[in-house]
Amino acid sequence: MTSPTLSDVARAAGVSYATADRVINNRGNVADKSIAKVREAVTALGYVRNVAAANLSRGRIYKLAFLTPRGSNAFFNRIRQHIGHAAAHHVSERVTAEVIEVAAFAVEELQDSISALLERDFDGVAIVGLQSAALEAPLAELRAKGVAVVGLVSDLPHAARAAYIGIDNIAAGRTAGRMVGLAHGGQGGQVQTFAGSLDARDHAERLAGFREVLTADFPQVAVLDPIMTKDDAQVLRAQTQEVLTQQGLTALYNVGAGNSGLIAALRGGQGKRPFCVVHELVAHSRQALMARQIDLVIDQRPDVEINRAFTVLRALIDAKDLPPMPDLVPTIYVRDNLPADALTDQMKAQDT
Amino acid sequence: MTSPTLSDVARAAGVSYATADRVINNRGNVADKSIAKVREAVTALGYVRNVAAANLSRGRIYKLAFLTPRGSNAFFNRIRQHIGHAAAHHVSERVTAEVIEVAAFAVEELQDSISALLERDFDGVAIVGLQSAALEAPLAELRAKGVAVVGLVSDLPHAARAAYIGIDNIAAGRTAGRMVGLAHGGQGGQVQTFAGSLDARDHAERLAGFREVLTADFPQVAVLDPIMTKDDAQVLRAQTQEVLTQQGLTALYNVGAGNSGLIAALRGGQGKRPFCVVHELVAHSRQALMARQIDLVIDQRPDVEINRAFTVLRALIDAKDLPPMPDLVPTIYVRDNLPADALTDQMKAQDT
DNA sequence: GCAAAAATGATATACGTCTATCAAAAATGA
DNA sequence: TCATTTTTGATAGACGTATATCATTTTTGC
Repeated sequence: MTSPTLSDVARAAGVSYATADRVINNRGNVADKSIAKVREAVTALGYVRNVAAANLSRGRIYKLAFLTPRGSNAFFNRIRQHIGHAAAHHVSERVTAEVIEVAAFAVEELQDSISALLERDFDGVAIVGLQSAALEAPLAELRAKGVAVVGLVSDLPHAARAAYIGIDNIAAGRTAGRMVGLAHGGQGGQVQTFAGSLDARDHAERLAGFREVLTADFPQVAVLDPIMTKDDAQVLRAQTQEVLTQQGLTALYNVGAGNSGLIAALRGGQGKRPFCVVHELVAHSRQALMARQIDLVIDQRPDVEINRAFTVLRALIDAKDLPPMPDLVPTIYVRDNLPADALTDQMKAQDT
Repeated sequence: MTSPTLSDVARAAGVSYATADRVINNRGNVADKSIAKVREAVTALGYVRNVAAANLSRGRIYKLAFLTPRGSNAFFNRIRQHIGHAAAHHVSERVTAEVIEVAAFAVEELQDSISALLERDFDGVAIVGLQSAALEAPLAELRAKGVAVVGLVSDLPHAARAAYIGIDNIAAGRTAGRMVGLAHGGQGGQVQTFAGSLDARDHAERLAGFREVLTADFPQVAVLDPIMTKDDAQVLRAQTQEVLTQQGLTALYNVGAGNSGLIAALRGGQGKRPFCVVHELVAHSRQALMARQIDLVIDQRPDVEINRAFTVLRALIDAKDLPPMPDLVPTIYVRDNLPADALTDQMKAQDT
């Protein structure tokens, strides 16, 4: 019942171990005939290389890097923390992960950080990216060196990365739109939207998806133009307070960050409040959900994404195919299906 | 930069390799003083056992078994298929998984199957279980033999398993209730519920959760007593058709299976239909969502659960702690956040 | 202080792969 | 045919751990 080794394959193929090895690790200088014989034996015996033994022999250590935005944003805190946790549990598989912080949304600094990666010999890099063409050159260099590159949470230029691990933001916006539409129960209404900046691609995409659904399927619900907040909680608070005085407002949707401000404003209000949808489950959005200050959180489950980043990077580095993993989709949280996530609970409610 | 080996630890502790080994693998016959010295050296050097080398040396193969209900139920088909996929991708880590099918909901046969496992030397077993005390004895025997046992999708008696990998069905019902409530947009209404059988613990729990939320938070929405369907699509179809003729019905909720019948009945109807919520995303519920025949699917993501079962079983077998994994929660699907899941698409819409 | 028991050290083999080396055999070219 | 190149075979050491054996040292109980 013990699985066949490369020696077994060699014997079955009628060649020496050395030749079988040459084929398996395509070292060249092998006759086509021998290659064929070995390949046949491999499939006949169902040989699978013992990765443990291989890595042991190679003394391989997977060096990974995660480039994430700096700053005290609750969402990115959550991300960095989870990377640390996950990394700690990967040491036993000889995987090391280093978190490198970069100023948020600063193309130039990100560019520099990517170039700096060239000096360190990482095997794989996950980058919370920006879709700026300026990143293409340094990323191409990195990949030319054989480094596996994936976009995480926020995508990179498509050609510059091997994979994107994150949700489809149009779908996220559509989902929010669907929920807001449903919550009107066939009645009319007005939704006030908020966004950090429409230069941020994900914000624009979410808003577009949101509009799409409401326009098409819930025409009786009007979508007001977004208020720009720079993801600043102060701004959100002030704007929300003002907006709440309006008549006929039935829903609020913030595609960006700064939710602590929005929540603070809602906490102040009395009477029936509009239906509220925000993004990303962090300590304060969770609390607000429990306290019935908001109704819905659309989350991208960054922890799942990070776990996946580890898996995908390893697969890319070893050039093997990916294990079956379900698609990443925007997750809808209400107060009844919240994860008992220790991490989220521990996090202090900092600015978002 | 290379990580310390056990020899390094031994040297640092001032003991022989053999003694260090005795401590690490607690083989006994070691003086407390030596144990302490080795432990110190371990933390001082940050020694982590190289699992690859260890497993290589042991020639360890993890033999896992999955006990799942037999039959052509779409949900369980999906489960079995995913187990196969996942297993194929685990061979390179020397993990084998065997699917053993058992008649659905038959305590006695399940009991026999568990006893039969005793003869085969599995390292770990995941069981789609039943909460019957009759299972306690055979499970206890199994665990006494050192086999790791987890409940999957549907729990086992608590004392009889090391972990339960599945969602909280009360939470699932609450989530459905919340969504139905929200969809009424403050207006009143009547929800017709359907269940396979209230003997099935998960059905009862979902229904209870559903009622809880509507009673507490949406008192203007009345919950009608469940129609029993035996999870039979034929029954569901007939009952749904009848129910649809009633005046004032604003929502339908099926906690169990047999959705293809419910969907068929809805397809026939015209005009405004009630708000419809069902469980488990399979080919036909997905199609119905896309075709706007239903509004919401609450899914437990069995594929995620299965991946987790592999991870948890391995951790249990090796007696190491679990990697950080986000909680399993009931997932809400609308037509806008569906996964592009090849598996689901491929599945033929069979009976559920 | 002596015998018995407990603890330790030294060491060898095995796991399956990678990598390298050197000699031998086969194929190729002129 | 002979020299050259290509292909093959044989083999050995290394990776870090598990496991076993046997001899030696230390501790324990009386």
